[in-house]
Amino acid sequence: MRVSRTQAAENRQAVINVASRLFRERGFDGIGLKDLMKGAGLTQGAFYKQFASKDDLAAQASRRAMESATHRWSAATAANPENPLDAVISFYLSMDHREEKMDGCPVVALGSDAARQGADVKASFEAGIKKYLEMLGSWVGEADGEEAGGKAMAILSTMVGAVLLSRVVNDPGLAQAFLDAATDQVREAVTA
Amino acid sequence: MRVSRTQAAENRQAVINVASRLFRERGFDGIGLKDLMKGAGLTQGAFYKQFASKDDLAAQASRRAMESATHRWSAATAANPENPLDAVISFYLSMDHREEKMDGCPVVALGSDAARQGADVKASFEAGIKKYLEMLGSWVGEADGEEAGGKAMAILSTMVGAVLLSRVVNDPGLAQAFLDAATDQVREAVTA
DNA sequence: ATTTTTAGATTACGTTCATAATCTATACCT
DNA sequence: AGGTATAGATTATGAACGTAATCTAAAAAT
Repeated sequence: MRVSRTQAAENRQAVINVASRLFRERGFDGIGLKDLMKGAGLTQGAFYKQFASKDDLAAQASRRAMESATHRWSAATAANPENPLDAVISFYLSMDHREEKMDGCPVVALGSDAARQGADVKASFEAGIKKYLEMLGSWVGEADGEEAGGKAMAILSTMVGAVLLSRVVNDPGLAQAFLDAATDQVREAVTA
Repeated sequence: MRVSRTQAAENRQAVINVASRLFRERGFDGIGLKDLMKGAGLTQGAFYKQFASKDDLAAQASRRAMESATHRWSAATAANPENPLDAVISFYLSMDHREEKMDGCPVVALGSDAARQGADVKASFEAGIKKYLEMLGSWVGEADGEEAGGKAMAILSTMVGAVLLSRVVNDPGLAQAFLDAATDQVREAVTA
């Protein structure tokens, strides 16, 4: 049955939100359209009225996931404006974040998958990554421009790599050690 | 038709080798057993005579992939024993490595996927990662034990994260910038 | 008020998936 | 030499996949 324009728009957003979480939890290939739509309270038949293809949804869900991630960074820094970098790394480089695949950083949860996707998915990631870099760059050192940009990229690389590695190993102690080592390294890099 | 014991063993190794490359290129869920076996010159019917399940192969292929990666690190350092760390980062943090998904570092190519896999796959990765850390630890600073361990973990995190980020973005210039920034950061970290 | 449009449900398509039973030829064992 | 075990090919299974046509009821346009 038909549904109002605004209801349809809400449903569309619900699908994107659900997909942004389920893709992170199971991978782009790890969940089908049927379960994706069911997660939003709809059937798979409604899918192609809203999206051109699964790849199309993947690109939109990736964008949404990155937006929610950068929003989380903003929220953390708003709660501790004195030291925004510390606010971010204290949750990003934590065991909680390691466990929290569905709501955690999309680059960690889907980076390897995204590298195999098309340009649209990568563009979604790229936009979010640039936002990460903007924020990091504004907190790092006094130098603007290229220097701050490089430092920000190095710090982001360390953070992403540490959480990824912490998730790939079984040993929780080793996982914690990766997060701790990255925390130290980031703190040193910012004062250098 | 039956085949000699040694031939069967060779076939088994061929399947693992092919899988270690195709999984990296397409992801664990991105390639089916039929194509996997065809890559080794066999049919899918032969699969369950050699492996218990796809997960079983994933664990063995992951181990093989990590072995081939650590072997590559060894080869690079053997070619430049004066500065083994430089030898490694000059290929690891390169655009060539960014492009070379099938033969590149399994942590980058499959890390997000591996985080969703069972304990066996993770154990394969963990073993390879420990080998990485051993090598890095032996090259880093003079301090042994905990300090070198932490430095090695931070460096590995930066390297893995940088290549992952370089693959996720479309812009080759940004990709290169991530690799360059990580190179600088690693060089600084090792002298600190 | 009538007509037209359309979001979502139902159903269907053809393919691919992981897993498995059966068959066959030959390597291995006695 | 004769019998048995088995690697791989062939074929089958039932489910899940992405995509799409059809149907239906209600929203939007006239």
